[in-house]
Amino acid sequence: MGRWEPNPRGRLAKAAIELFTTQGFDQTTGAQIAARAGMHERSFFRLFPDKREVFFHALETAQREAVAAIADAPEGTAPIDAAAAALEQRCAIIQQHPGAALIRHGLIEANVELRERDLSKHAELATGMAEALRERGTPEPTARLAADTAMAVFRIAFDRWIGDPEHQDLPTLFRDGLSELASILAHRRGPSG
Amino acid sequence: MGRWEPNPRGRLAKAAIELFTTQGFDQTTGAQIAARAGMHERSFFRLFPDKREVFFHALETAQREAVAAIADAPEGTAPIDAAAAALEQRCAIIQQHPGAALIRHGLIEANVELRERDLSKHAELATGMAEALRERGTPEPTARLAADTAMAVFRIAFDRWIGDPEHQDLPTLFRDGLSELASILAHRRGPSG
DNA sequence: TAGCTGATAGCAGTGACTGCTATCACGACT
DNA sequence: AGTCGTGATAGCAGTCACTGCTATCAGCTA
Repeated sequence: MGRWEPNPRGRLAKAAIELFTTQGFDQTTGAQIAARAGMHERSFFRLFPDKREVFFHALETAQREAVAAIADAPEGTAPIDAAAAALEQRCAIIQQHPGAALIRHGLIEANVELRERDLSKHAELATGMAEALRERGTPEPTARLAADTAMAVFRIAFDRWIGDPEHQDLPTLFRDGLSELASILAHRRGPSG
Repeated sequence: MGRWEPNPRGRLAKAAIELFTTQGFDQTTGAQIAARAGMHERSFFRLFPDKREVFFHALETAQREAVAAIADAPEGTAPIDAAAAALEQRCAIIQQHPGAALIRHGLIEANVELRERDLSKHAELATGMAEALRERGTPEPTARLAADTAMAVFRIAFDRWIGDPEHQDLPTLFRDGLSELASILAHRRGPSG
């Protein structure tokens, strides 16, 4: 039963999120997820390397979009602007589903393993963005500095936004964060001291 | 045997690093680490929450030192300068033992679990630094922006340094990274576009 | 000597994850 | 229609990280 039905990874991800949301991450076993999607535990672990990964299934396309946004940025765009534009676009998408973001965030906050994997995913995204910048001709360490910084500002903006998603604008928080950071760095003691 | 001997966590950490270095992280079991330190597997998992954590035992003091450095910074120091000084001090300490840094880095690179925990530890350090800045009166989001940015620049500087530790100066790489980032942000399109 | 306290040993269990093998669905070929 | 190759799935058995529980021990105190 359930054999050869389409989109097995998507079905598993859907089943997993449902179970995580209702029972919690720890209380959900790989076998339960597989059973809910109509397949065997062994198949689950073949399609996803581990139980954490299925939680971040939707991020796969997001990562591709961000990298594509950088690759498609107009020629001559400054690295930091290309990276910022990619994440600002992501801000807008996230803001369209505040409820989903809240559930996701709640699960991540409640579980250390998910929090670690979340960090890892963001690091991966930053690495991908840096790579995309490098392919546009941005040299190191500029590429990584721009990508990692944009990512850090994004994380901070998101954490503030998720505290009150209905009354704040995520893209604005992100832009303001970048401006604030520019000001912070402009007023440092400087390389001479 | 081995019961009541002093510094059980330190002994376990020493045994663990030795085994990780010779056999690899995956090939080393909790029972092996405990046995080498002269105790029972159960005691190992009471003293360390998991197998990854023992690898980062030495970082505990480093974290305290960085936070203390921020707290002890001269009054009136800009947040980014306080954070940068704390990490620059850490750069100098790391550079004193390039061999140890190389071994550590090799193990982290070779193992996904360790890489994730490493990210987590750095995030923890950034959080601690932001907290220390806040206690000095730095408001949000400035505190987190300064701490996370300094941390990101530190990571990039470290990754470059570890590629050739004998012919590069880590504190210099870190300072140059900060300058470069300031320049990158100064030349962005700006908040108006 | 007896009793208290905190740390350790030891057992038994859960669940994530893996290697191996048998089996199945589907298309290609005859 | 029958056969065969291919890739995906089921199912079993095993390892190991990690946990709860209980018995036991070292050292201190009365």
